[in-house]
Amino acid sequence: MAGVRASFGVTGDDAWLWGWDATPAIVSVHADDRGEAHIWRRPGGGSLVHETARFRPWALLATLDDLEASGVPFAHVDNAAEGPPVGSPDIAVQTLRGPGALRHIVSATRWRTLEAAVCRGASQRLGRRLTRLQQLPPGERHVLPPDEQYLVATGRTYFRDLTFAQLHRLQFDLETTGLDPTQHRIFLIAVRAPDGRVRCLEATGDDDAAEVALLRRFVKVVRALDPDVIENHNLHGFDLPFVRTRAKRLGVPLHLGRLDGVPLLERAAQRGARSERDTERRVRVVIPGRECIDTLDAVRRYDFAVRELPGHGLKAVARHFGLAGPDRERIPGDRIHAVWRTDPDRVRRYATADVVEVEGLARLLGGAAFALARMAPRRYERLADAGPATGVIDPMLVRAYVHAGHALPAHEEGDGTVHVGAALHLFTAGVATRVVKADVASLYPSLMRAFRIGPRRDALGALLFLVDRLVDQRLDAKARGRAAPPGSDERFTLEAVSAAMKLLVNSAYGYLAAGGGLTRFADVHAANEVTRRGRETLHVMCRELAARGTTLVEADTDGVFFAVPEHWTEADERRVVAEVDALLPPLVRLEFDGRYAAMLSHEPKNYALRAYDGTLTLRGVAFRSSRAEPFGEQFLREAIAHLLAGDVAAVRAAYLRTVDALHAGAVPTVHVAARVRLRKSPDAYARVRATRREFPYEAMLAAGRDDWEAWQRVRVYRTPTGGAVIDEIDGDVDAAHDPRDYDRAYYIALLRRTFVTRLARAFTPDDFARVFADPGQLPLFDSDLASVRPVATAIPEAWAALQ
DNA sequence: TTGTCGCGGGG
DNA sequence: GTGTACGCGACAA
Repeated sequence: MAGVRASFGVTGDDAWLWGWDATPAIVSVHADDRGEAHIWRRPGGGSLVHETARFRPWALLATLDDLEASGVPFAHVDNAAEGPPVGSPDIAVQTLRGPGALRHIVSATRWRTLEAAVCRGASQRLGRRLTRLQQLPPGERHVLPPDEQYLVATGRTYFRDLTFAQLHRLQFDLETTGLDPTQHRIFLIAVRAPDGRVRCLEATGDDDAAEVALLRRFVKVVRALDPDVIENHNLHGFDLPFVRTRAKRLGVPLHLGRLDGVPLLERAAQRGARSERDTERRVRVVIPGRECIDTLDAVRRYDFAVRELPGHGLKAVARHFGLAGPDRERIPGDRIHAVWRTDPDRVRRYATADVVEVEGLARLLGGAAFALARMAPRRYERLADAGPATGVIDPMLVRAYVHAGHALPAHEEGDGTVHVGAALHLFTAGVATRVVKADVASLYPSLMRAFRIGPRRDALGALLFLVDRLVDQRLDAKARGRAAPPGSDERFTLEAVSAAMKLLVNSAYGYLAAGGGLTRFADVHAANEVTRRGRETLHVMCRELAARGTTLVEADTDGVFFAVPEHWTEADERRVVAEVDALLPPLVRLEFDGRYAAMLSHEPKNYALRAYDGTLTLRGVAFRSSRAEPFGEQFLREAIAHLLAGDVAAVRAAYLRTVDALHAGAVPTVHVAARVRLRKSPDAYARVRATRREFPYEAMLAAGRDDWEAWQRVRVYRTPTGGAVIDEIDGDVDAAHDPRDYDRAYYIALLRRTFVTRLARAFTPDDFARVFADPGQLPLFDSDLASVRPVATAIPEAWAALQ
């Protein structure tokens, strides 16, 4: 199944990583059941080239019994991609080497031919009528979508020799009268052209005719600009399904793609919108010839690793990354249409900001998917929303096996062995000073490489091979990226490649551990061996660090926090890390990751760090949570800063100040309010109100508001008589609205109950009671606090386990 | 109370 | 035409 074999730079085993066909600058692929592939290329970033090619649709089968039983003739060949010799039957079979169950590549001129033949035989064998190959038992077939059949068979990938900047990318954003395309209309579409120009297409009225005209213009504009990529935030969850439904209802043909006469198509996608036909199915819209990229996917993929975004909405993310200008127009979602009627310019500015920010966001976070598309045999848009293990590594392994002429194992359920994860130890709770963090970068892939732990059924050793190559090539890409001029295309590309490779390397273990037969080569025993070695490594790190005079605080998976003696210098700290590093297996490198003046260790994975320059870092749900009332978070930050600076009197002062401020109503209203999302409509809540009252809705009603929309986000807070509400615009509130009518006693109690308690580990029970005694209680003098010192408490079980 | 499901986003 | 996780709230049992 070699297809066009390499006669160019990419040869040999690198084919497993990069494919083997050097065709440059593919920007989109569309293939169909009839064996026709359309390839759009943009060589050198210049003008677009549209090529068509024939390919033989193919599938992997475990048995030829069905084909034989069907009576349909077929020929054995050496290469199913090339097909049978002249005069032979249309159906060709290439039999693969090795122990895997899926050992026959069956191909034909058209998909229907091979599907019909196999299904005829299989229907007899299984005693039920089969019409689709997918109806065969899962272990007996592997069927790819046509685009992927084409890419695997040819060894082609997207974007060879092309930079991200050379892609023609268009962003569009709908403004609608509401969220439901069966009830609401589109009245404006902002379009940002690949050259950066933005225009707003607008409906000239609020009837069908005006919307029809708008949709027609939109189609015309997109076709004229002819972008390779279409981007927006929640493109697949909102804009594309919305525009499709509107077009259907209004009878407007939506020929947005590059193939004349081919309308929008669908593909199954776990995170797609519900299909209109079958609400069980989730689908995403496909525009043949263009790649539809949703920046929400990129944001989720980013935050999955980093966990620092306040939310995943466009406005919040754009602000977080500094993509939003200071005068960014903001309008609450449910007011956009009303504003449009009175101040259309405002809506134009708003929509324009949206597409401009989406462009920036796509560039900022889209590099990894772009680079993945150069490696894996899938469409760019699919790689942008795929999970790295099942969505990227698995297809690469399938391509490697097929290319090597090796049979693939079928998916296999585990044998019931449970997967055991990483180690997590809390050695010390409370306040520690002179703290060092040391960790092993990429612990699991390093262990896989060091001890050659790979899937048992991976006869070719392809996964370990890929990890080895990815680690090497990533180091190379990183180094070259650093050498490239800042801001250059080359640097962007190399950094993107490096990011993509890191993603893959770190997913290799997840690939092994994926349960329930998720990945083809999943192997719980191998995964357990990786985590066992990981726990062992962590144990060695802890034991050896402790043996060198440090005090362990917390150890988690691949990293350790430990405190060092008073007189140690940074050089001493680095020395012990290096000493322990020398005891670890080859390829497993313990690195010095940071040093801190003090640490509050609350619970596993919940701690605060004070750097030597005073910078405070809070980690874990105990210290940061989107739902927490801001006054409480502010108090915690302040109190912990003083605590870690060793100033207990200031901790008490912060407490007293907060209590006083609440008592006097000096805390701004918005600082006591919690963010909530109203999911129930007023009617829906009215129906359940008798049986169960929920505070946010009660607050709305108490405020005399019974007209909210489901999904609306508001801030709510307690008043002495019930609740009250503050409106939110893209995560912000109107600062001028500040009635200070909150229930002061309630919030003082809340301060104690949920925030002060998070400092309990820092003191002995007596001292804790002293530091946080009620202001109105016994008079308390500074001298009472002078003797109070933050404490650290050893957790005996954790230390005992070290032996 | 406990377990399961679905959400996160878009106007 | 498969398949991310994590924490949380809603709902059913």
